[in-house]
Amino acid sequence: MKELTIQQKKVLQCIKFYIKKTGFPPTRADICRELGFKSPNAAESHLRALEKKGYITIENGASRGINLTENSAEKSQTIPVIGLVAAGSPTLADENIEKHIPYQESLFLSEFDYFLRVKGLSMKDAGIMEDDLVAIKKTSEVRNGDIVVARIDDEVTLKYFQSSGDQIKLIPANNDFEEIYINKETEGFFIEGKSVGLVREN
Amino acid sequence: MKELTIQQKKVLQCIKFYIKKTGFPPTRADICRELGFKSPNAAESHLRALEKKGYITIENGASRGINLTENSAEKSQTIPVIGLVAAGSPTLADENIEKHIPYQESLFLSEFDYFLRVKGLSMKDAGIMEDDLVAIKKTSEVRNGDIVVARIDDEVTLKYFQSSGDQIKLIPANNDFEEIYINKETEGFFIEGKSVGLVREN
DNA sequence: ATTTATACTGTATATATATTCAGTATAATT
DNA sequence: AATTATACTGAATATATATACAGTATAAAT
Repeated sequence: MKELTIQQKKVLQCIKFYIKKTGFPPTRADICRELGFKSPNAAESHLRALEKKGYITIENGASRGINLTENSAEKSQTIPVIGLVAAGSPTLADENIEKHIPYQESLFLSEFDYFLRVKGLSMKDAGIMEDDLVAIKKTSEVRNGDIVVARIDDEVTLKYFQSSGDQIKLIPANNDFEEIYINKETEGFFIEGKSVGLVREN
Repeated sequence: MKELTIQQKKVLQCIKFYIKKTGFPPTRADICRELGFKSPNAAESHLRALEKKGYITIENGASRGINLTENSAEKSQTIPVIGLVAAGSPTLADENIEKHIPYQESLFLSEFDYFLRVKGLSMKDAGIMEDDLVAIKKTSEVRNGDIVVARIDDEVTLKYFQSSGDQIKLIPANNDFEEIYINKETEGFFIEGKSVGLVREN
């Protein structure tokens, strides 16, 4: 699979987003509107580059005749799987995405945004094991007892959330690990989201 | 959800098929070609009927502006969820089926037949908690270390499998529970299947 | 009895859309 | 040094497409 340029990636993302939003692919004009191009030929030439590199096919003459190929997929809704790496936040940036897996609407009771691949056993007693996929909903609205994805500077961690007054405790579900205390002086602390489900492949 | 007429069903199927095949929705002319209509207005009026009944939305003025609504989305295969009850085997008999949930082809690496709703904490240390759904593949071919669904008379249990010579051990993943020993004299023993995955809804 | 829904044919047309052509400019490759 | 790829603007146009309008006919609902 040939590498894409930054602009080509943007166009591909734009197509995926448009399909997700509307159910059908964008026109050249739609792409221009979304990405700020002033000429339809800007979109056209990017599309032809994406076609040449095998990320899409284009049915000539057909309106909106763009078809995402298997490897660029996302035809049916898919959910990204993101590795829980110590350095680097679990954003949806391409370089952090391990793979995509098909998403089933009603698999969990709550909507979610991505799967987090668990590393380590800090939540063992909560039944969350190494390599499990935890379904994460991106939100900062969390309650005591929720299992949250917290970021402290560049470190990302999965822990129980417990706040009382000004202090927040991040509690592991494993006696071998220490609790983490957060207060208003702590810098670079951020709640990425919370766990709403779990999938284990074995 | 309002009932569809036979023709409307055909048109809806046609749209789904077209999207699956090409990646984008059909035009009025495409529908006519597929279904043998001679006037684009035939397709148009069916589309408006489908819109009115809530199966699709139509973006006015846009080419191929058809979007399947959630409830018209392809009913994917469903998998039964079976309660792990002490008395009664986890067969696929209707009375044992708790509910059906949508099945995703590649959710797990291996095929499976049903989800078993876990009761109790006998497999706690394997990260299998109360109310988890364990994906079970029906088979009697199991290996040492597999997590199996075993039946002893009317009792069904989820345990690690360990065989050596004539003897089989069913080992819990929780010190509060006892190992179960099976030998050739044991009657009513049967391996229902083995765990190939896990889903937790919370 | 009248309206509304279904189920089309057939024609017409405004406009939505793909696509080509003519440029400009920079960076990478051969 | 010449070619190719990237990254666009801007204008032009053939045609793909949605959609309205005029009919015909049957069945269902009010």
